[in-house]
Amino acid sequence: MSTSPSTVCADCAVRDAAFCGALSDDELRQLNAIGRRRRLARGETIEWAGEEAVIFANVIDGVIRLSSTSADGREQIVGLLYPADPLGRLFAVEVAHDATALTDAELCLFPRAAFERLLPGWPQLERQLLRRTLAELDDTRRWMLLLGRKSAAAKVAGFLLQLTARLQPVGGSGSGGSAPTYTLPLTRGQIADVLGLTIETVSRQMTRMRHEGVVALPDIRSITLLDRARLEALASEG
Amino acid sequence: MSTSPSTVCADCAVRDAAFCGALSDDELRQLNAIGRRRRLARGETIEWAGEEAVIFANVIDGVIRLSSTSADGREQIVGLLYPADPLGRLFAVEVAHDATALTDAELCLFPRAAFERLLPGWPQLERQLLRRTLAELDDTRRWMLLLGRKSAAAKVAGFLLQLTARLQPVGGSGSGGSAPTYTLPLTRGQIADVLGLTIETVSRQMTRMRHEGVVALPDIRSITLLDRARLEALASEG
DNA sequence: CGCGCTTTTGAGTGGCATCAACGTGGGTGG
DNA sequence: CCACCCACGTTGATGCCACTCAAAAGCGCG
Repeated sequence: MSTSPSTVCADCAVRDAAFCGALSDDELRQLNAIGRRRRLARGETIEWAGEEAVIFANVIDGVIRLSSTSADGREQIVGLLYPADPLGRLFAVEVAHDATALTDAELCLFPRAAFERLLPGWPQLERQLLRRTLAELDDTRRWMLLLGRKSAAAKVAGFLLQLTARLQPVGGSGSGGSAPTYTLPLTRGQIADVLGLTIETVSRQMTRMRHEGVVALPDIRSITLLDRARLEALASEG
Repeated sequence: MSTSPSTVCADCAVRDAAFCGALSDDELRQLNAIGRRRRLARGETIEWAGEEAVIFANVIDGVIRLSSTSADGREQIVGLLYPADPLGRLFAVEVAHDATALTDAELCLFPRAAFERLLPGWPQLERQLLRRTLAELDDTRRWMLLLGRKSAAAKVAGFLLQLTARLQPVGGSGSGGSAPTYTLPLTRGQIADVLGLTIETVSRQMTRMRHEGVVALPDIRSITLLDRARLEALASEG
């Protein structure tokens, strides 16, 4: 509350990776004047597809799901946002996808209009936004490669690899030499929505990988990668 | 050759839609000093995944395919570029995907390094690039929705709708009141690569749609949309 | 005309969806 | 504390759809 803006940003976990990383202290102060932190509870939705686009934000902590609901009511996930990813669509009048927190999350939130008014004077900021957007485009295309894979095993294995690449392993850095453990932010059903499979198929593939010693499932929302090489082999075949 | 740069741009078919649309005549002259037109024959590849990223370009005419070749040699298409779309990855050292012309094509080509050196002074240009990149991200996510669909019929129908939305109908504007005809830039096999299906399945779905009167296939590389409503229904079910 | 490439069509098989039943853990109210 | 519910996950049986293999037809080309 009474902390100065620059202090807030100095404490920010994604300070260097996010689009605001290139700004000076003075610029950060101006940006903070229009922004604020916001916590989201797991399951909370911050944007609905079709409504007016009023916000722009930085993900600081947690995982956000971007999804589309088709005419027949089925839900399809089109992207996941991790810490340091931008959330919201600049220059668009309408929100393209629902945005829902999969875990408890924290955002650095700006009114879109105010943010866009600020933009013209700050080429540094625009540059960083461009970089982040290009990176997100790459991510999205990598994800498309997953969906094109034919076997369910390859899809699930590939998904686990991509997810764990952006998640922090739990249990600290000391023990995790060769078998990192992650907390899955998605349920089996949500993984199924991502991959265009059914819950049952995802469940079967994961138990199969467990039986084969590729992964361990210490509890229902955790996964340990025991044999990354075999997982990569599974992901690239079929 | 002897035409002035601004004349070249004045003739450009994508002048208003592309990222260079916002530039002044003087700026265009500078941009043209480092750029040039380049024609591609159908099938020609201009960038290979993994090599150093040396170019940045604007698609002026034709359709460009972005694809990835997986370890086992199978090819997967991750995007199509149409006139006014940017080609090439700024700020990256390495090309992410193969880029191949599906039709005879024309590009407005820049050396990436020179283009990036120009960028800092031109916030207008950066702004436009950001807009185009955001639009491309939206396109890519829309495409992901296709791949998530479960039935082959829905995938093929959805693909045809997206493709024809960005293609110009052949045969002029006069006759095309209700049944526009398009030249397909992709073979059945390439459509199969896009959708994660097989050639046979794509072929079967298209003949089925022909029998049902949804489309006509006047020749092997053309398609006429006879009943767009039924096509949309096919695309959204399953 | 013969050759190669793409498309079409056919028959058989396997993988994933579907339907169904059961197990499990967390939350709620008695 | 226990009974109950509900969301989630697992496991099994069955059927359909898309892949696979195979062959033939259409088309461009030397």
